[in-house]
Amino acid sequence: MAKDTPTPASNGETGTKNFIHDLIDTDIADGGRFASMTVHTRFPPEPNGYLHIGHAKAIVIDFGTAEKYNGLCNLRMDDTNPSKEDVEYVDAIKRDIRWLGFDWGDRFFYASDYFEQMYEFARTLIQKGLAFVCEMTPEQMRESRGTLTEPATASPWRDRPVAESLDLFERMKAGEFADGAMTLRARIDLNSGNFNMRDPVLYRISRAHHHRTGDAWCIYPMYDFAHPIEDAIENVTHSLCSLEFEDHRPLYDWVIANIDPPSKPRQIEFARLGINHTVMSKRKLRQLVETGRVNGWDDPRMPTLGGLRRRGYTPQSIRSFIERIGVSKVVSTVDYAFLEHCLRENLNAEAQRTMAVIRPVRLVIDNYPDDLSEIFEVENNPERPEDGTREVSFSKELWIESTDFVEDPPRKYFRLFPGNEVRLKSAYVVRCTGCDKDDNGQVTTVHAEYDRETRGGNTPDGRRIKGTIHWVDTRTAATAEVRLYDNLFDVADPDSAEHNFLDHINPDSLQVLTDCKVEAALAQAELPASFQFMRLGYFCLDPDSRPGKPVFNRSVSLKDSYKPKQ
RNA sequence: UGGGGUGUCGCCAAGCGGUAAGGCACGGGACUUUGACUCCCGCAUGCGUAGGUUCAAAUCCUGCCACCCCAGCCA
Repeated sequence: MAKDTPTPASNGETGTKNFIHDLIDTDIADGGRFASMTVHTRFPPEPNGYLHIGHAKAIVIDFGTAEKYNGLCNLRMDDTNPSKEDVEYVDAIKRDIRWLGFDWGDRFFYASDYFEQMYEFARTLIQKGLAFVCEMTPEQMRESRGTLTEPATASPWRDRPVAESLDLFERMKAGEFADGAMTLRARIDLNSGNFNMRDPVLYRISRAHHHRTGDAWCIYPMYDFAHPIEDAIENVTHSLCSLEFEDHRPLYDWVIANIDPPSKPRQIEFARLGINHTVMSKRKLRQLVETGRVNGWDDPRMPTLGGLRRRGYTPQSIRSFIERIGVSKVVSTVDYAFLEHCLRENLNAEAQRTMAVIRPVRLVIDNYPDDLSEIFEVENNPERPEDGTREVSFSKELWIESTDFVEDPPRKYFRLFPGNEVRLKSAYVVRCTGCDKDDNGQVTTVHAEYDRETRGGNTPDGRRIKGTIHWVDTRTAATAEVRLYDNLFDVADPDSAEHNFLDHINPDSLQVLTDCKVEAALAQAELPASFQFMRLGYFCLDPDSRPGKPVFNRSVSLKDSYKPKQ
C-alpha cells in the first residue's frame, strides 16, 4: 500500500511552512494593516506563452498560501503589453491551472480591466508633481540612465509644469503622438543605486492591437506602475513573485504610497524553480519549438504543463513535487530525478499493471501442445488488491523481451539463458533449451520447455525461481508504437554560461519503437490512461493513437538496481 | 568600485542561542511471481570563511570570500 508521504499540504490546510508563511504569520499577529484582513494572493501570468512547471511552483505557492490561510487567490492576466499577448494563451493558461486542480472561483481578472483607473492614478501622480511627460528618445534615455556607479542625468522635461504634463498626457492618450515619441515618467531619485528608481517610465505609446481592449488605447502602463495598482484594486494582501523583482519592490511601494490606493498590498519574493537537464524560460522553450528541435509546445520532452501532461505526468505528482521541494530565496536547481520519483510514487499506487514487450523476440515452448490455449488470472495492481484481476491468454508461442535472453550470461544474470529456469509471470516456469539465429547471428527464436506442475507460476516443490519475466501471447497480442524519452539535453545545465542549450540536444531524447507487442486489451485503451508496463516503466496513451494502432509514451522508467556484472 | 539578494550533505531543505529534521540521489541488507514496491541500515564532530560575544553559536556581532539579480518605452 502507498506509504505515508510527507506532503501534508496536499491533503489539508495545515501544510508545510516556509518563510513566506512566517512573514504572513507576523503580518497577522503584529496588529498592523493586515491584522484583520483575509489573506489574498494572486497568480498573474502574462498571456504571451504556455505555462511550464516553473509556473506550477508559483501557482502552488499562490493558491496554496491562500488555501492555507483560508483566504482567496485570484487569477489575473497581466496583459499590459499588447504586442506580445494573445487570447490563445489565455485559454491554455486557464486549462492548465484547472488541470493542476486549482480553482479561482469567480475571481478571474485582466489587468486591462483597470486601464481607466490606472490612467486616473497616473494623472494623480502628475498633479502631485511626481510624474512628468518626457520627450527623450529611447536612445537618449538609455544614455542618461547612468551606470552602476554614476547617477542618472535629469531629463530636460523633468521640471515641466504640471499643467503641461497633464495636457500632454491627455493628448498621448488621445493619439496625437507617434509611438515612442513620449513617455510618462515617475519623478523619483536620479541618484538611487537602484535603476528602477531613476525616473522610471510609467506609460509608453504603442499602437499595438490589444487582444481585449482592441484599439481603445494607444498608451499602455508599464509593469512597475500597473502591478501594484492591480493588486491594490483586487484587495490582494500578499503579492508573491520571483526573486528578480526584489529590486522593483521599492518602486512597487512608491506607487502604493503615492496614489491613495484601495488597499496596500505587500510584495514578497521567492526563488523560481530550476530543474537540471532542461530549460525553463519562455524564450528558450519557444526557440526549441520554432527551430523544430521538439514537436511543439506539448512535446512530451518539454517542461511545459502541456508537455508534462502528454508525457503522462499527473497533477498530483507535480503538486507533490512542488510542495516537497520547498520555498526559499536560494537560487537552486532541483534534480530531475526528484520529479521522476514523485511520478513513480503516484503511479505505483494508481496505475494498472499490464504486460508489454517493446523489443520482442519469439519464445517457443516446444513441449507445450500446439493447439492449446490457456487463460491466466493476473492481478491488476499488487499495491491495490481491490483493483482485481484480468485474464491473459497463453499459448505455445509468446513474445518476450529480447533483453531477457542471452546466450552467454554475465554473472548474476537470472533471466533466460540455455539451461536456466525462469518464471513467465503468472503462467509457468520454463527452462531455456537454446535459440535459433539468422545469418547475421541475430537471435530469432528462443526455445524452452515448460514444467506443467508450475501452473500459475507456482512451484509446488518449493524451489526458488530467481527470475520472473513478462510476456505476451503471439496469438492475441496487439501491436503498438512506443515512444521512449530521455533528457532533452545531454548536459545538466544547458541554461548556463558554459553551454548553448541549442547545441546540447540529446540525440537519444526520443526513441520510437513501432513493433511492440502488448496485451490485447491495451488496444482498447482510451485517453487519458496510464499503465505500468511490468518491469519497463509507466506509460500513457498518446493522442496520436488511432483505432487499433495505439501509441504509448513512457512517462518514467521503473527504478532498476540490476547492474550487469563484468 | 553602485544597489538588491543568497551561502546548512552530490541535489532540495528544516533550524530562529541549548548542542545538525526530512526528502531525493547514492551504498549495503531483508522481502519479493515486477532485479519494481515495501522494510531495515549507512550517509555533515559539520552549517562559505576568519575573528568576537556567551556557560553554550548554524543561530548574535564584525570583517572577508563566493555566487545570483539590476542600466527594456518587457513582465
